[in-house]
Amino acid sequence: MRYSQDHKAQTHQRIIKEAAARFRRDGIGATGLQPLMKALGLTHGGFYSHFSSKDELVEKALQAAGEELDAHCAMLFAEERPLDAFIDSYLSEWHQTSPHQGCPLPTMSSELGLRGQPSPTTDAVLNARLEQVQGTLEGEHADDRSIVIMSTLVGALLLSRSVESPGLAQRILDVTREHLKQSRD
Amino acid sequence: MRYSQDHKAQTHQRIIKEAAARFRRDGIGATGLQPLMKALGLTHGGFYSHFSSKDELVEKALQAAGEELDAHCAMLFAEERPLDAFIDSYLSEWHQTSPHQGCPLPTMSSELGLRGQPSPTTDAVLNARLEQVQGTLEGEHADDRSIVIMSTLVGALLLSRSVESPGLAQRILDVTREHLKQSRD
DNA sequence: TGTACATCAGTGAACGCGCGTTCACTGATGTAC
DNA sequence: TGTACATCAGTGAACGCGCGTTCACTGATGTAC
Repeated sequence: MRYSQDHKAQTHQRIIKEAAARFRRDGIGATGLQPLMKALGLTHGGFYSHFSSKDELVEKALQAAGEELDAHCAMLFAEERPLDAFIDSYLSEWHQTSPHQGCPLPTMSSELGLRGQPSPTTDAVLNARLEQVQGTLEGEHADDRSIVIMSTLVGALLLSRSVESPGLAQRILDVTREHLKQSRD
Repeated sequence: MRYSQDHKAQTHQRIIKEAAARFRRDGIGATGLQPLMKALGLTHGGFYSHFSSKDELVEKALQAAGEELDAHCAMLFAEERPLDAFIDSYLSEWHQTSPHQGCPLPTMSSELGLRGQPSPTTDAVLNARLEQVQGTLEGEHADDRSIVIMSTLVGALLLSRSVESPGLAQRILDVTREHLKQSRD
C-alpha cells in the first residue's frame, strides 16, 4: 500500500536509528536485518526499498551515530569547563553501560577496522572530536595532545567494557578520568 | 585411523594456534570452523574430537594469545629500558599491521566484551601487562599510572587500525609513542 | 615373536538454522482527466 | 468534483549459502595374549 508523503522518510530514519543502536550494542556482524525490521514492526523484504545492501545501512548508521555524538558534544563543549565535561561524560558509568547510545569508535569503527573495511566516516567522527578537544587546549602541540587524549578515552572505555571484574572496570574509568583531568594544563 | 602417541596433542595445539591468529585478524564471529580446519589440512568433523564447542576454542585461543604475548613481553621487559621497549613494540608498524600475531585485547577481548561474554582470561592478560608496566614505574601511584598507560596503548592501536587515512593512522602511533615515553618519569 | 582385537583421531555427509537478498504481489494514496 | 489509473512502501515466501554441530564410519596404531 502506498503511504502518505513523508511516511517513507520517517521509516528510513527509524531503520537507521535502530540499526545504529544495534550495531553499537551487538556488533555489526551479529545484527541481522530480519530481527531489526521485525523490531520496527516491519517485514524484512521491505528493507531493500530503503537501502541497496546491509553495507549501505552500516555506513548510514555510522554517520547517524556520529551525528548523535556531535549533538551530545555540542552541549558538553558549551559548558564552562568543556574538556572536563567531555572526559566525565566519555568515562561515565552511563557511557560504559550504554554502548548502543554512545560513541561509535570503540564499537562500530573498531569492528569495521577489524574486518578491513574502514570507512571515511570513522575519520570524520574522530577528527570532529580531535578538533573540539584541541580547541580547549592551551600551550604547544594541542593537536598532538588531543590525539593522546582521544586514544586514552577510547582505550579506557574499551578495556572497561571488556574486563569481567566490575571492580577493575570501574577502576579503569576512575583512574583514567582523574589522570586526564589533572594533566589537562 | 589411529595416530601416533602425541599426534593428537600436536593437532590440538595447531588448531588453537591457527584459531588464535584468525580470531584476532578476522574477528571471532567472522571465523568459521570449516575454513579453519581446512587450512590445517583437516576436515571439520574432527573438530569435536578436540573441543566441545567453538566457545571452548575461543577461550583456549585467547589463553594462547595471552601466552604468546607473555613470551614476547618477557623479552622486552628484560631490556635496559623495558617500558620504552614495550611502548615501541606495542605502537610499532609491525603490531599495527599484524593483529593476528599481536595483543588480543584490542581484538578478541573487545569482541567478547561487545557480545556481553567477557572472559576472566581478558582480566588475566590485562593484569599481567599492568603488573609488568607498574614494575618499571617509579614514584607514587604506579598502579594507577600503569592503567592509564595500558588504556592509552590499546586505544591508540585500535584507532590506528580503524581509521582509513594511512597518514592519520601513523600519526596516532607516533604522537602517542612520544607522549608516553616523555611522561614516563 | 606373532596374531587378534580394541582404540579413537580423523572423515565426510547430513542436520537445522539464520543470514543477506530477490521477487511477484498488494492495496491505500496521489495524480490525471 | 468525481472517477479511473499509476505509483510504490511494504508483504511474505523463497533463494542459495555458510554456520555450528552431529553421527556412522574408517583404518593405522597400540595393546593383550
